[in-house]
This record gives sequence, structure tokens and C-alpha cells, in this order.
Amino acid sequence: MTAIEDDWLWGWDPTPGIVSVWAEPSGRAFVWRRNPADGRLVRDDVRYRPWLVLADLADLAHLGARLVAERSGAAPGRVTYRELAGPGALRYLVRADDMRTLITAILAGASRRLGRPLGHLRDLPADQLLVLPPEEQYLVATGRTYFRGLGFDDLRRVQIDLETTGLDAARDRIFLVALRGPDGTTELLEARGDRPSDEAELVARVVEQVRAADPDVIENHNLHGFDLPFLAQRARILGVPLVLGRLAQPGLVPRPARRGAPAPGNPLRRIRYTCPGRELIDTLDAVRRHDFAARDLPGHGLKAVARHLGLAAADREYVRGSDIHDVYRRDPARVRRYAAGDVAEVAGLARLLGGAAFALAGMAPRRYERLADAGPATGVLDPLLVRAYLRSGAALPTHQAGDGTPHSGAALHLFAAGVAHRVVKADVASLYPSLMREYRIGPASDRLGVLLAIVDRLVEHRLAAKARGRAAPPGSPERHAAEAMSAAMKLVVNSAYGYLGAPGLTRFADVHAANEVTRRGRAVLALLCRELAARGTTLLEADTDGVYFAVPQAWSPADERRVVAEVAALLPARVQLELEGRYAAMLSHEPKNYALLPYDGPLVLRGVAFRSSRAEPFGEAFLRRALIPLLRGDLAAVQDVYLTTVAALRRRALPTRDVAARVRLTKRPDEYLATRDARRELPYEAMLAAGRTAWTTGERVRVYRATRGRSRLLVEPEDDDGDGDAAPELDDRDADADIAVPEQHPAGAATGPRAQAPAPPRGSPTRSIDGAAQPADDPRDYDIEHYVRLLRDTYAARLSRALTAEDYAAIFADPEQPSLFARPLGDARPILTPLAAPQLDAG
DNA sequence: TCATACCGGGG
DNA sequence: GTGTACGGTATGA
Repeated sequence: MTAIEDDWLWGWDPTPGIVSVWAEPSGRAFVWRRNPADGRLVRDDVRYRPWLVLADLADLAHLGARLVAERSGAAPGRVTYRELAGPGALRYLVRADDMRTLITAILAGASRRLGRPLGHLRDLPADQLLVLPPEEQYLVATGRTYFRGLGFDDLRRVQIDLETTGLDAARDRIFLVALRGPDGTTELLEARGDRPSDEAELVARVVEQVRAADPDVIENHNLHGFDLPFLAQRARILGVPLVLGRLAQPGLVPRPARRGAPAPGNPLRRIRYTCPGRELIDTLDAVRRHDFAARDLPGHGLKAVARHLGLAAADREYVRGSDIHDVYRRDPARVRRYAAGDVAEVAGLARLLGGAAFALAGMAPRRYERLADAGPATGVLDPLLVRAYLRSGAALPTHQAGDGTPHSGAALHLFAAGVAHRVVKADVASLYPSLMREYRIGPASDRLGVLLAIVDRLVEHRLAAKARGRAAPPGSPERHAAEAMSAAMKLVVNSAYGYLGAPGLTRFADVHAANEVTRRGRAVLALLCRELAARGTTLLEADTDGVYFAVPQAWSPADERRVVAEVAALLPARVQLELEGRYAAMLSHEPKNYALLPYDGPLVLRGVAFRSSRAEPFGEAFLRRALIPLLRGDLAAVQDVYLTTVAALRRRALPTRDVAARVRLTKRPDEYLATRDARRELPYEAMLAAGRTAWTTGERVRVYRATRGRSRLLVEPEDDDGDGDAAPELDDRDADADIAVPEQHPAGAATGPRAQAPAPPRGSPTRSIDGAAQPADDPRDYDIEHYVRLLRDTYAARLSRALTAEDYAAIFADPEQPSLFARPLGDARPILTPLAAPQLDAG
């Protein structure tokens, strides 16, 4: 560890407590600092020298004596330069008192050289210069970063949430705003009527309240995608000034952002808003960033995430988005509770998931709000590398466009299909960064070795942070900070490989190095597989950095750990193999499509073969119920499930909804009518048969095949369109991911007394297989034999890999014509079929 | 039927 | 200024 590497990673100026920076091209900058000791806020008005890096000084030669080497000293009006060392193309660090002086001079020189007028630095070739936004110029030049000496809880945070009559700011309006202050109290501001002046007065009160609370940070979920653009447009329409920042001018300033909202006036441009002195933080960014690694969220909506993370209050009020204004008119108290719930959850979410961005802001020379939505490669590593090179006085390479070398990928092998028992999953933690560190694979153009130095140090810091986190009491600020630091480091470390493979986006990209990483990765996976197989295991599937394998019957869990440890010992020091999971059985169907039966807990289904939203509910239920006995080796029970389902269909014991498919209409009526004679399609025929000759594309309907070849539309009861906020218990995709399978299922009860009942009595809806409400007058006129065929040909077929042809034919024989294939299943067992062995040499 | 394109959020 | 990956659904050859 060297001091210069510390500078590369953290910057070098110790100034504590910076909570916001606002810099102008004029060289004026404002720095808001919160004293870590007493929390008091001060503003420093400072000057900095705007700078950029050029490949060539030729365009500035016309300045004559006004262009001087830096060591000659700055003087008013002078442009100074410093030549950076080494081979990089960008080698002249040029500064002036005012960015406009610099730009004007460069554009004048370039216009003269090119013989055409240039109006903007964008008109110059991108590889000729590097210009950062003013705040980043300030932070890079000073070596300062945000938040030194501060904890997340030292920030003054406010959450703000708009309730509007709809999503279109051109037409809809704001009627209620929830504001949650730093002390946790929530204020509900409401329009006093429906007139424009009432809304204008509400917007003015919002501004006033924000300024009174004087937060460092304003937070909401989808703040940049909805609330801010909506508020900005309403304020513009109503003529209300929107000064949300800490300076009287400017108010909201748009900045280009790929993941922003369409700019007013030019929907092709996307922008996000900024304002002086406050950081505008969108928890949706934090959620996406978290899920990027964790991949365990049911969705990214506020309610779903809050529930998943245990942030939702027991008495949380839910109102469906499209109903909010109607509900407000009938029952305003409900919407008030709803809005207060929203801001409370946002506050919790921001704290729970926002720590990583907070930690990054203590490292990288960018505003906190930019680090919150930046990609870790272009948004964190690249600025760190640029600062490191300038700190070391080294010339920078320009962006490389990539030499056309294709980016080679990871390995994926399917070794066997069918059912295996005693399955173990072993995988390598952080495979790619481990390989980069182990084999010192970094960008060729990074002659200082900054990227690898940063990755090494981040890994060390992460281990230390994890240890600190474990030592701190749960829920304590120390633990929060340590976990946030660990998450931030992990994020950046894991992006180092992606950084290599993104030519054109990252300054030091190197596709050859990236390919070397994946090549090493394939070699490690191949070694793993060979060595596991050599120790008596049966390989099932291997993907990128992990492998599923089965172990012999006599093995104990200790044997499983032993074999993983033995193979781990054969790997390079920094490549660590771990035992990630143990399962009683696995059905391997196709690559990335499998079912796992844990020793304890619900069935796990992966891949489209086993999970699909358009699947008829009865088919999916059949699969879930049949998979458990299949994985336990009880084929007679699999047959029972099949026969029970067929019987339920034949007796019409299943509600119609269970055979209906949920489809989205993609053709307009005129489009369908044009092709109708050539090909009839069930969903549209169902619409037409129901008298629906007009519809809009995108509409979702449930349709089924009825008797006599008819196509029918299933009209659903109100309040069940799958739009989940209003009915969270039906919208938890998480429940679908790890499906808890009831042994006794409604469909299985079809042989019971209820099966004989025709349709349920009117006015008392029943529940279908997936728990949805049923129409009171269920027609149950579906085409039985069509659905029996579907069950056999589509759903039962997903189990075929696990069965011999004879057993398959016997189990799924039609009970009405059983004789041909009938055979006793008592001794039959599922099978596992080895597939053609993949070449396991190093790629 | 199988491969490619598009989406993920907010009221 | 610059996306990410991933798994799922929707769409077209």
C-alpha cells in the first residue's frame, strides 16, 4: 500500500462534512459543509480554476503570450498549461480563470484550423479533449470528496411524494403532496380546490416547506422519472417559480441523463433535474443497483420492495394508482394514509439501500446524486482513473473505439438431463475480479496499473468492512456504514470486468484483457468440473462460475463439503470455491431450466419451461404438484396427479379461469380482420364472439377454447386485473419464485364432494387455483379434450426428460383408453440421461 | 415453433 | 453524456 494509491482511491484533501457542491463555469463554486461535531451547516463561496485536458495545444497557439506554462504562474486573463507525462494522447492540462475563456479560445483556434465555424466543444472530435462537469472539475482538482467524517444519519433528508389525478402532467394535476421531514414527521399539503389557482398555491407551499426544512437531500421513489418532471411541468404551466435549491438562482437545472425523463420540448432528449445545494436522490436507482447484485426482488415498485424488505407497516394503506384521485374524493383520509405510507417507506428504503452511493461519494470525485444513479464502470471507475492519472501527472489515453475483437463469453454446459438426487451447487465468489487480481489482468493502456490497484484495495477494504459490520450491533449506524461500504466496494469490484469489455464507454477499455478474463474463467469452470467428476460426483449443469452436481448415495454432508474443499484447494489462491446449496433432488430439463427440491423448504423453479405468466393456471398447478413426487421418485403419485387433473377437466370441476390463458392483444381490429381469413387466432375470435369489435392494442384478456370450437372471452370480476398494489397478496412475484407447493390442491380435491357440484351458486365467487376470485356465473363450457391434450402435450412433456419412453407412455396414457401401455409403476424410477460430454479443456 | 426486441417505474 | 445484466414477455421470420 502506498500513499499515492490512497490518493487514487479516496482523494487527498481532508476537508470534512461536504454535503453538496455547486460549481459554475465562471470559476465560482459553492460548497455546503455540515460540521460533523455539531451538525451546523456552513456555505463556502470559493473560486476554482476551470480546466480540461487537450491532445494538442495547436488550437491555443493563437493566444500567444497569454498562453503560459503553469510554473510561470497564473495571472488574470492567462491560460496556463501543464504537459502530462507518459504516452497517453491527452497530455495538456489547460486551465483558466473562467471556462468560457478557455472554450472561446479553443473554438476560435479550431475554427481557424478547420476553416469552418465551431459553436461548441461537442463539434471537436471526442478524442481531442476531456471536459468534466464543473463540480467534478472542482472535486478532481482539489482532491476533495463528499461526506468525510459524516455518517448517513448525519444528512438532513426529506422525502417528497406527489399525488396526482393521473400520469400526464400536460393534463393531470397535483392535488396532494406528502413531505416527510428530517425529524420523521409527515406533513400533508393539499390543494384547497380543483382550480388552477389552488394547484398553484399548493406548489408554492411545497417550495416554501422544502426551503423551511432546508434538507441536504431530497428523496423519493422514481423522483427523477415522475415527481420532479411532473412538478416542473405543472409549475411551468401555472407560472410558479420552483426554487427548490439553496441559492436564489437557478431553480431546477436540467442535465442530460440517459436514464432521465424526456425533456420538455424535446422528447428525444432525456434529462434529470439538479439544483444548487441539495442532492436529488431517487430510491428507484438504489433499488435497481441492489437488485443488480441480489436479484431477489419481486419487482422494483416501492410497495413491492418495501414489503419484501420488511419496511411496510402492518396497517399500510394501499390504493391502486389509477384509483387514487377517485378514492381521494370519496375518502380523503385513505389517500392521506397512503401518501404518508409512501414517504415513510421511501425514507426506510433510502437508508437501507442508499448507503452504497453514500460510501461511493466518499471516494469518487462526483456529486452524491450522480454517484447514486451512475453505473459503476463509467460512473465510478472511470472518474477514479481520470483523477488518479491527473494526480500522478500522467497523460490519459483517449477512448478506444474497440478494434472489432468480439467479446467472448462465459461457459455453459448441460451434462445430464432428468432427475438426480443429492444435488450440490458449488460456485466461485466474484470469479472475474478474482481472476483479474490473480493473473494481474488489467487494461493495456493503464500503464500506472491504477485499475488493479483500486480493485485490490477495494477488496481489502471490503473484507475489513465486513468484519467491522459483523462486530457492530445489528441496526447500529456503525453496522449500517460498514455494510454500505462493503456493498459499495462489491459493486465497484464486480464492475471492473465489465469496465474492460466496454470500449467506447470506458476510457481504459481493453477487450483483449476482458477476453483473457473469460478464458481463464472457462478454464476454472472446466477444472472444477473435471476434478469434481474425478472424485465420483455426477455433473449436471455448469454455468459461468458455478456447477450443480450429484453425489453418491452413501455420501454424508461432510463428504460433500470435503469434495468441495478438495477441489477448492486446486484453484488459484484468490479464486474461492464455496458450497452454495444442497438439494434432495433436481430435475434438469434444459440449460438454465430446472427444478430443485431442497431438503427443507419449497420447490425452486427456474427458467421459462417452468414459469410463464401466460400459462394456463391448471397446467402450471399440475407441474408444481407433479414435480414433487417426480423428484421424490414416486411415479405412481405423478400418475395420480395427472389422472386427477384429467378427471377434473372431464368433470368440469376446474373453474373456467384455470384453463384460460392471459394474453395481450397486439393487433388492432383492422389488422386482425385483414388476416382473419388466412388464419384464425383464438384471442381475437374470442373478442369478436363476445361482441367486442373495438379494442386497443396492449389490452390483456383471458381467453379459452369452448365447446364446438368456439373461442370465448372470460370476463373477470372487478378488482382483479393483476395490477398489484391494491392486492399485494396476489401480486407477489416472489411467492412465485419460490413456490410453496401445497400437497393437497384445490384441483386435487376434484374427486371430493365439491367436484360433483356443477357451477358454484351465483353471488358467491369461488377461488381458482391461483387464488383469484371467480365470476359468480362461471360458464364452464371449455373444450375438455382440447385441454386434456394441452395437459399431455405441453405440460406433461416438461417431465419427459426424467422418464423412460415406456414409463412416460404409461403415466400419461389416456385413462379412457388405458390398456395398451398399462404397466405397474411401483418399481419404476425417474431416470437421469448423460448428454454428449462437452469438451472441458480450457477455452 | 423458435429466435430477436423490449421492458423493468410513477398516478 | 455516455450503461448493467438478467429474466421474463411480446413480437416477428
